Amino acid sequence: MANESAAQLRFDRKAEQILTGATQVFLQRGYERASMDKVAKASGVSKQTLYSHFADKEALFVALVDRMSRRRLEDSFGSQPLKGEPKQVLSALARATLTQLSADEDYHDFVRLVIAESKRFPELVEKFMLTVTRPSLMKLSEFLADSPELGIEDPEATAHVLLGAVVFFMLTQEIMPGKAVLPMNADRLADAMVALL
Amino acid sequence: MANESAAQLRFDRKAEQILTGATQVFLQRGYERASMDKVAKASGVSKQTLYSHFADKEALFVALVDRMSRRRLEDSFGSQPLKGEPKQVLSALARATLTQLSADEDYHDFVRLVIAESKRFPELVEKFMLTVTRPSLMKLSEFLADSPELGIEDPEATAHVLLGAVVFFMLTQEIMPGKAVLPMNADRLADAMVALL
DNA sequence: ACTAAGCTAGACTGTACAGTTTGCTTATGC
DNA sequence: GCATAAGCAAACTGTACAGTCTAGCTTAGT
Repeated sequence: MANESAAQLRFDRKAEQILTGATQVFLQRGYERASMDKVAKASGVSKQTLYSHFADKEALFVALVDRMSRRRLEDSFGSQPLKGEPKQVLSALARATLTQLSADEDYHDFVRLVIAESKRFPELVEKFMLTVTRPSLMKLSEFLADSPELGIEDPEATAHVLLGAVVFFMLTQEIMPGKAVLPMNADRLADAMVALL
Repeated sequence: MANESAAQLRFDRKAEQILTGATQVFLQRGYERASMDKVAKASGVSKQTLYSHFADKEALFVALVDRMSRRRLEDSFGSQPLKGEPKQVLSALARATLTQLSADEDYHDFVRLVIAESKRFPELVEKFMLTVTRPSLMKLSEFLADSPELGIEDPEATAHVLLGAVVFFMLTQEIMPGKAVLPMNADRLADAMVALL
């Protein structure tokens, strides 16, 4: 038992090492242009080992997106519940989220990749949405529902509007990226969002 | 001169024919998986002709995105200026836009493609944003600015919020597509948007 | 020390593809 | 009707890549 779990540990570490290297390559180059040779090199592992841990390129990709989604969940929104004066809280949340998302280049690449391959790997989109998008939406929606002084009739739809604004910002400014062409400022956006409430 | 322009016309029609076929293939399969053989077949044209009209795959792709963006501009928002009771107008506009965008599968594929290749072809993103996104944003922003009864302090940022909500809806429901996982209804979204104003 | 499992580098196979070339067939303009 | 340009199908070249295979090395448990 003890040796089995030690071996398992070594195995898992290798898998982790591969995923780390693979993530670099896939985020940088996209699915089609990421070659298994490059992945092997980037993770410091032989091709043989690569294939002994992941059946093929697709399986590696699926595992990779899975891992990234779970990581993202941990980061997003922090885990402490929201409380305080609603507009204050939402303003702070908007600002924090916008700043954090804007800075995280890996995340831009990741979202771009998930969108790009969404048609070929619909099950990945599902995982991503359930793991990353849904919790944010739920948390926001619950907070809006619990803040009757905002007088919001449909908290769920309103959460879509607010999160939509944030995602659109990230999409146009960083992911696509059109900063140069359609500049917008995170603080102005946050103010406009809060002003609407 | 007359013969020159006749020849030019034939040439342009061929180019158009190629672009039509190429669009099908690229939208369906994405850039990397679209092969020039498939494009030739889909447009009913020999490979030779293909290459006599477009220097290489990249040039074809650029021309294709250019064409699609210009087309999209014509459709988007109609061209008549917005007028009437602001909330009424915005509600109708939101509904119309959401319905129209939701139905247009080619457009979803197109947006997915532009996002997917945005890192490799940043100049395309610029063209897309200037041709498609910017006019919508401007029109909306101007209307908000001209509707003082809404009491909007920063019309431009607010336009980002509203368009963001629409784009996020299209992204999550159709482009990615997470309808199954995060269902939202266009009318509810439109109501929530208008309720915020 | 010995052995078994996992590892390594690198060669190899088959396929897909961008772009080119060849040799032949149409249209068009005069 | 004839010359010119455009078009066609199909074969070809070179490259990149997924996935496999070989032969030798490292290391952990005994």
